[in-house]
Amino acid sequence: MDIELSLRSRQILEAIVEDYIATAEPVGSSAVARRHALTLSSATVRNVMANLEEMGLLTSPHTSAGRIPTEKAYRLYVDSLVALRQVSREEKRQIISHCRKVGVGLSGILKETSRTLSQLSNYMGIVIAPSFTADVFRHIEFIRIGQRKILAILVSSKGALQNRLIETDDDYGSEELIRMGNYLNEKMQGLTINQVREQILEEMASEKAQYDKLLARALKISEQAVRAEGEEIFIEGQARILDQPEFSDAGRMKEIYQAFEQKGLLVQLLSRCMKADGVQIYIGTETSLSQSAGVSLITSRFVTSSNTVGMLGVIGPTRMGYSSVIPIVDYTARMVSKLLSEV
Amino acid sequence: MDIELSLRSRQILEAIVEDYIATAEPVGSSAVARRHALTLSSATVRNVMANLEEMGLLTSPHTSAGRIPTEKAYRLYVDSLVALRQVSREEKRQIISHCRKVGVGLSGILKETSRTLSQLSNYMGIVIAPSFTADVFRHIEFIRIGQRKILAILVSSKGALQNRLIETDDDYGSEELIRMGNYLNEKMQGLTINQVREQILEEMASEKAQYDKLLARALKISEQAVRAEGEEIFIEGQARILDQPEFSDAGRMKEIYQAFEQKGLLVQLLSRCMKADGVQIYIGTETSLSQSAGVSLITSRFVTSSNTVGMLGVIGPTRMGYSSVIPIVDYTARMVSKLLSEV
DNA sequence: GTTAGCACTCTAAAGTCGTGAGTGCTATTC
DNA sequence: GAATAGCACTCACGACTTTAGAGTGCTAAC
Repeated sequence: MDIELSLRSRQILEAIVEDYIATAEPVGSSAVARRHALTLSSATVRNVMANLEEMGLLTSPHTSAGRIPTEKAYRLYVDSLVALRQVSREEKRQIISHCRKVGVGLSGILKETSRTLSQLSNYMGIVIAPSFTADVFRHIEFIRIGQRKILAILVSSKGALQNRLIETDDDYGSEELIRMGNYLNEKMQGLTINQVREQILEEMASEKAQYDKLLARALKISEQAVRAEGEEIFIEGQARILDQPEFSDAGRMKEIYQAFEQKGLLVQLLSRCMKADGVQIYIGTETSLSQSAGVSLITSRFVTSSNTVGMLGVIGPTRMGYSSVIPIVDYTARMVSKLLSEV
Repeated sequence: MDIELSLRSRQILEAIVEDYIATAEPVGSSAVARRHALTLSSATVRNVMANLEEMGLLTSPHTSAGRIPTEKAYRLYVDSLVALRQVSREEKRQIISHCRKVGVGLSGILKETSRTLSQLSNYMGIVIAPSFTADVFRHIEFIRIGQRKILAILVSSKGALQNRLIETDDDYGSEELIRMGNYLNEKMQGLTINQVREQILEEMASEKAQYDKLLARALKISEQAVRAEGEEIFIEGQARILDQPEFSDAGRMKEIYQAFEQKGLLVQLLSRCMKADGVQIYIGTETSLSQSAGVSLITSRFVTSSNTVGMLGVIGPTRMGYSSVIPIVDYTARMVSKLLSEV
């Protein structure tokens, strides 16, 4: 690795990164020498900067401009970030008060959270609702609550509940529903809810279902009960990104927005984040969002009372205020977890 | 009114509007004379254009550029649009096939619709889910479906149904729930669902509820049952608007996005549209979205099987291809209505 | 190893200028 | 009197040049 950096080199790199984060402009040797109280002349700094460039940590847009940190530099910077700015009291207050503004149901809370993240960070806030379908299936129950209306209650092994109201084409009797439940409970033990659904779809296509009308009816309802709801994603503060000078031209912006419209991409990216605990940071191409867009992503998991896992975070330019955003994301995730487990 | 226009003036105005819609550039007198097969010299056209400018139908960005239609001109143009381009077979096919892609539930369909609108029009598609709370309350019923779980079924006078699952802090008995239902059904007759909610909130605050614990319990659940779900809005194709040359600079774009983020504004605007039947068109400041943003809105209502009303449409620049978008919106609204009433 | 000095490079901003599209006015034609 | 041809005038836009200044790399001195 490239941790082969002298103390001084690291300090200078840090100074450059921070300067660039603050100003969005290439930073020159004399600027570093001045700002950075270390009594060094610009010439010395220049030498060091030349080294750093050789190591792939800096680039210059052209000969007579200052230098810009590369992704590698951000990575190094973030990894060595020791002094994380604490979440200020005011910010804590805001996060908590926003959390309290319990919207309507889970979606409401999460949307509000997304907005809070955006407001505090000044970048985009993003929240993904806890997904249920990756959990292991434990139990399902169908309740007839009216003509052609069935309530399905699905329980995962982690104890998470999901209720779904199903409207059917024809009527199902209570006993039939109980039988259906028993059938599934017996047969699907140990599979994840996703797998259960696949299994059902398979059976629906099988020969047996063609002839056994009763079975076909049962499968039809069951499939609806375990069907995945589209992952809910809440992105707020999209306008804020326009404040960033690097996105002020239409071409780049368009790229970003388009990337977001295919939410599939995001989901894929973010499901990665769900696996690990704590705050996760993806810089530039590490996000695999769009090679050129130059966005970074800071995320963390949160959990609900039923142990399902969701994801929240902030999307901003690579040149993002990591030191302040990281603790915000961290704290918010904790608060949301707490809030959701209380309920 | 300004319908005091000679045939020729109107033809020229129309030519200018269409040219400008096509090219986004100021159109000059000679361009009109050429394009517009009418055998007129540019000089004559110039005279007419000078008149139109005086009447507030055209402006010139500067002395030696062509002229641009004002909002007033668009209005006139749209109002006098006789020859609406028909929806092509291909477009019909797309609309229908998208409709068939029934997503998960109502939200799924509407989201898909929004996307379709965006794709066909090349502007932004927008759909607002049918709102329920403006309907007149007819009947409510609470069903106990488990410990601390109650299903509320709400029926409006138009026959629309809304089911809501309520999780409570403590347990409610079946008889208590029936009594609660009867109480509300008797007392709230004739009010809209919105009013019912207000009424309940009022009673909750009243002295009586302070002392009558049973009543307080009842009101608490009832309130949840009739609470409005945040209006669901689906906006798709936000990236597309970046294709429009007039929005290529960051400032204007930001305005637009910000306007959309306060969905409240949109809802307000769009609830106006719901009142009237057929396609509605709002041009520029008529949208009251943001004075300067220069966006237009073409909308139409759709209805569900239960007679609740939703809204769909297209948002684009004032310089929008009205003649092709209007029929698309119209046709889509019809199709969605049809689809939703079949189900 | 550090620093001062200096020549060199290259961009961004400011100025210059010609071009051409488009206008408004007037004299002329039908 | 409406339509047109002609013409002088205006003004943004693009191409080009110039200038200023920020920043670099190198070398020689400390």
